[in-house]
Amino acid sequence: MNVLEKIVTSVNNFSKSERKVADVILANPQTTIHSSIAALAKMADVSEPTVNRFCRRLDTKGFPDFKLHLAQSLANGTPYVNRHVEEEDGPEAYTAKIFESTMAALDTARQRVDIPMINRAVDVLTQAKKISFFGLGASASVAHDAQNKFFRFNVPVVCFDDIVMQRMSAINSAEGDVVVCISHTGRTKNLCDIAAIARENDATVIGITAYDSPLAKECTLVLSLDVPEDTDMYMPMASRVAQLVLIDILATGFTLRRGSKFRENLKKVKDSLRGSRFEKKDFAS
Amino acid sequence: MNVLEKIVTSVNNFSKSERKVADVILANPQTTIHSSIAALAKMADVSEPTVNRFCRRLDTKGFPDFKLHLAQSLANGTPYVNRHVEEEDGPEAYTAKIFESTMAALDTARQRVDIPMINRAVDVLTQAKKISFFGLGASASVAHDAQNKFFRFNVPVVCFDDIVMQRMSAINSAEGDVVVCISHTGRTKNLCDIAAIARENDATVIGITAYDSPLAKECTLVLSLDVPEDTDMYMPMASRVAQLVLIDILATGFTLRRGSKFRENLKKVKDSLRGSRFEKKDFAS
DNA sequence: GAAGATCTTGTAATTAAATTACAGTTTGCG
DNA sequence: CGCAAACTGTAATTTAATTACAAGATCTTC
Repeated sequence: MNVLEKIVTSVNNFSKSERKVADVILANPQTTIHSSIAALAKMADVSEPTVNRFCRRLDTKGFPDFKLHLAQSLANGTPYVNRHVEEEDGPEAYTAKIFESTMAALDTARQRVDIPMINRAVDVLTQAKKISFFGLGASASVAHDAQNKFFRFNVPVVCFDDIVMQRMSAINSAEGDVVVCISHTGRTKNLCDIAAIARENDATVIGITAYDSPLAKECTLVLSLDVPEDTDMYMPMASRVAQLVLIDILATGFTLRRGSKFRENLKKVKDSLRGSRFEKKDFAS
Repeated sequence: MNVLEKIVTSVNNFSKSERKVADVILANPQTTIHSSIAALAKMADVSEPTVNRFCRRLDTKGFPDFKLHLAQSLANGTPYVNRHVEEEDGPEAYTAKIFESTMAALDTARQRVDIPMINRAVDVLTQAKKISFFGLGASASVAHDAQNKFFRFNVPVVCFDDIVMQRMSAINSAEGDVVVCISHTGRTKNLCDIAAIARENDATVIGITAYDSPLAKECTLVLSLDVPEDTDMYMPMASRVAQLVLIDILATGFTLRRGSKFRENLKKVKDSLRGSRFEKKDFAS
């Protein structure tokens, strides 16, 4: 774990003097890494050995080692903060902020994602007779993307962003079919219904949605992402990117599971597109 | 600049002994940050002052300061490397790799993105009479997503993933209309045609595509992302995520440009969805 | 509520690490 | 070939960090 986070979480285990040290470090982390133990001790108004003990308590070898860890946390943490776009931001500012907060979201997603669950989802998908991707609104494009990916695997895959079609498809599903329902909040009533119907018809339902949501309750298997979304803008941004990456992961797991022979198929699909494209050499000449 | 990169680039300015030091550090950077100057000097088979001089040459205050910089470079670099998925990777491995390489791609995209061009694109979009998003294959889902976003702004927006519809729409476009063509490679013939047709009909054409591609040539304005794509898998993954983030940026720029009054509209759109959802409180009870 | 025990904190001594000063050696150039 | 500049190492010095120990605070138990 990040040293900075560690300081914050274990603030209760500190003694009075150690807390003084923690406060000073948290207030000026950048200064800390360029200070000597004496300077820091003075700033925190404690003795040098106290600072040293503080470092040891955080499982570092001593002050120099602590500074190293702190420097790494700082390097990692700085570009990852979830910064909000402000009214007066110029193009540089909001561009940087959106990139950074998306990256931050992916980072948290990476840390929180349930890998055994991904593995189970891949299991289920590889054995599916038919795969259906359902999403509404912003999640519809994620469903489309998933269809596009899995279509290349030469497995029966469908995708609907229309409630009626989704409903019909769900009713017609059978054992061995896999239905993937995508919704960030997991509170879209229609999609919950679809999941329930699919399950009643013995399909396996994978939910890419918030853990503990109504939709999650209807699913056989839930892949939760738990990305902190910037709700100020009223648009799902980072969450949907995380969903796409999750689709990438499932697709990758799928190909790996199917083995190398199967992957030749992918190349065939790609080659088949060639006719509709300008070749690189054509264009260069 | 990153210290590690700095070592690599300035390797020619080093003396013989200093190069020995550089080699050892580059070979075991992680070990270096936990070594004393004496240990490192021994490893490189040079004297301690030589190591110190080496550090100074890299614009650091001395060995401890150098270690700090190195630690930061390492922290920044490690999660950002573009790691390829291997045949024998398990779920943890490929999940981590895909997250990391996606983040790495976003990072390069962030660095390379042309901000004045984004600003011009936002200009054009805010003044558009009608906005059309066109994409084919994997880029179609990006176009859908863009439609979903801009639709909330209460501006006329359409999206087609069908060549015929795209063509008709392009033919019917007029001055003041904006057509956004999305393609990672920029070599899809059909889409190039669409761009050309739209331009002939006085529409402004924004290309979200590779700089220097056939499609780019047909556009009024090109937003290039230049994300290094892992072509081994034959699937656009990171590039498409970067495209989505770019859409987010354009949408954000759009709302900011329109001002706060306009943003109340967004809230209205969001509130209108409420009826179709389970409320949080409903579910909790 | 007081005595013992434990935990916390600081002072001073020690040790370890890094830096500087200086001198010997090598290398390049006229 | 010889001078000068740059490179490198040894040894001394300085600086920083750690340890050992003792004094003080806090907590427990009778």
